[in-house]
Amino acid sequence: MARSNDEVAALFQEYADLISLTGGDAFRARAHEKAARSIGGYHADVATLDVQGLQEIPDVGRSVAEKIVEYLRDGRVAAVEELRARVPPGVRRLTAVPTLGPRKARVLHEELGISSVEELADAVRAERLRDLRGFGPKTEENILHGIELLRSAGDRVLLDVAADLAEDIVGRLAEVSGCSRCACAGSLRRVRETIGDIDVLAAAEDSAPLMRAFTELPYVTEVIAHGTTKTSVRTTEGLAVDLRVVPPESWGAALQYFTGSRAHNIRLRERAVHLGLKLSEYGLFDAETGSRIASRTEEDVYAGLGLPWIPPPLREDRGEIEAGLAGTLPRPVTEADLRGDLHTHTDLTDGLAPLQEMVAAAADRGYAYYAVTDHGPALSMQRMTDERMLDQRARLRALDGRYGRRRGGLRLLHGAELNIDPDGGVDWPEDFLAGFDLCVASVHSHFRQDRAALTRRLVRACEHPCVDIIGHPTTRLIGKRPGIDVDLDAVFEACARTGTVLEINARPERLDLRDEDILRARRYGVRFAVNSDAHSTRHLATLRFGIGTAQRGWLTAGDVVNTWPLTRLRRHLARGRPKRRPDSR
DNA sequence: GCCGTTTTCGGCCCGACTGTTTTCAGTCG
Repeated sequence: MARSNDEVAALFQEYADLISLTGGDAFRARAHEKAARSIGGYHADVATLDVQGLQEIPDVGRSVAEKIVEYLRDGRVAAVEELRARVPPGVRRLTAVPTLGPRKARVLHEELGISSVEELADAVRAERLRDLRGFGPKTEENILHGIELLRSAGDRVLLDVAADLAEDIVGRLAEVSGCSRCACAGSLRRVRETIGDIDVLAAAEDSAPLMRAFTELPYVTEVIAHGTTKTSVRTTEGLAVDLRVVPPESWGAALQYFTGSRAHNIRLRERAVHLGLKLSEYGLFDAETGSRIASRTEEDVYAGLGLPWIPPPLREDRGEIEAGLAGTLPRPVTEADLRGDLHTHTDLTDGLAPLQEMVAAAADRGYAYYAVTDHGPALSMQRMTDERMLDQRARLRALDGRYGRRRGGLRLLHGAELNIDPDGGVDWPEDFLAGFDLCVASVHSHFRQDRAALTRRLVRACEHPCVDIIGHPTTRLIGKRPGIDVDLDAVFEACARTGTVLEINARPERLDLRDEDILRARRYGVRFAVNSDAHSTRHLATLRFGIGTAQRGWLTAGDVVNTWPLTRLRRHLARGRPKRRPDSR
């Protein structure tokens, strides 16, 4: 379940929103927002800190520290409750509609009494927004479009939210007496990018103790269905969770069945029928005699169908069964294959942790190498200068090889995340860029250029001799912003031609490239990098979601450059680059 | 509400874009 830090961060983010929505001081709102972000990214658990220790967290002063203590002690904060009483929860939800911020939401609530997304949609259609100052026909259009985007995300949650909850549930249920196995199945096990409901599977002779423990979980708010083989609940976050309990001898068949996907299972059952067998969640049986052929492990079930075990992220009926039969199933890249992270930030730009903390955390993860890639000066929200970047490089060189248990220590690469401007140009002239070990280049604005312009823009970036990796290539934000309208095939072709690597950005709200695009890109012979884009030490671990996405794209370790040894990686980065000038560090 | 080689008050990232205005407010990154 969420750490105290995440809970507290969510609380202050809500408080900040409520301050804005009630017309409070904008700087006060911003201060709480900064505190929330800082707390969320802080390495130590706030529950272990006192008021003084809490104030060590950047952007946390006396007032916030005391509120944290109040929250951890009472489970509530009076100041937050006071504002909650004034703003219906639906009003806060309005700001989730893209292009609708706190000021407009406040006007809608105060002038028209709108307090939910549904009421907003009705009001727009009834043309009730027309008379409001600052609301024109284009605003109406944007709001309707935003609502549509919001709805297309549905009630699904991002992977990290679902994974945290599911792992907590599995951990607790595994402790229940009589439970022999427990694991999550469903789309979470297949690492789909969003999760609609969580499927948990357990094996036990007697299901009653598990079902009881499940309904008594602290964050369960509603029991939707309660039986001996299946129980469904809803959690405080509105997520539906199903628990199914099967006899231990059916474990493998049940895990296979409940992992899906539906399309994959249909294909398997068809194959079973073809072989004179019958496949269900209880096992693989002889269709005539009904005798059990396999059910204890997934491997047994697949073997009974003449197939190798298929990794869950591949189970989408996208050719995995044919590949399994032909013996050409790829061995997907795993987290253990990764030797480093090639896109990360520090507090030099918009990261939360100083260089040394990020490096130490990377070393703890056992990496062989690690790249620091803060933003260049083109992003106006940053304050980057040549001097600050070179100073960071000197500090990074001093830390090179000094961390980690590996021989030679953790090797550090100095990089930058460049901004791809509307014409496809990037920050800094070539001679300055040549001083970096690697450059990530990404689109951060002007998302609405037409397809031709966007395609030219990305292809030009690929062709730049110093651009090694295209960061979050489509810039989509799941449920918030669609990807840019770009001819990806042209980009893939350019990447393959120039050796430019495509990023699989592992942040749960991005997962960019996404699996379908990866499947296409790999046909062009493109290489990939699975990167965390970490802005705090805690983000480093999100790499697992990027790996899941890479697996869904059928990538092997060889396709992913940050599984390569450093010498091979360096050789690849050096291709086509201008020679460094002798004076560049 | 936080912070400090502008330090206990007076700033707070800031520029681009969009849409609604006719000089600016809101949103976003």
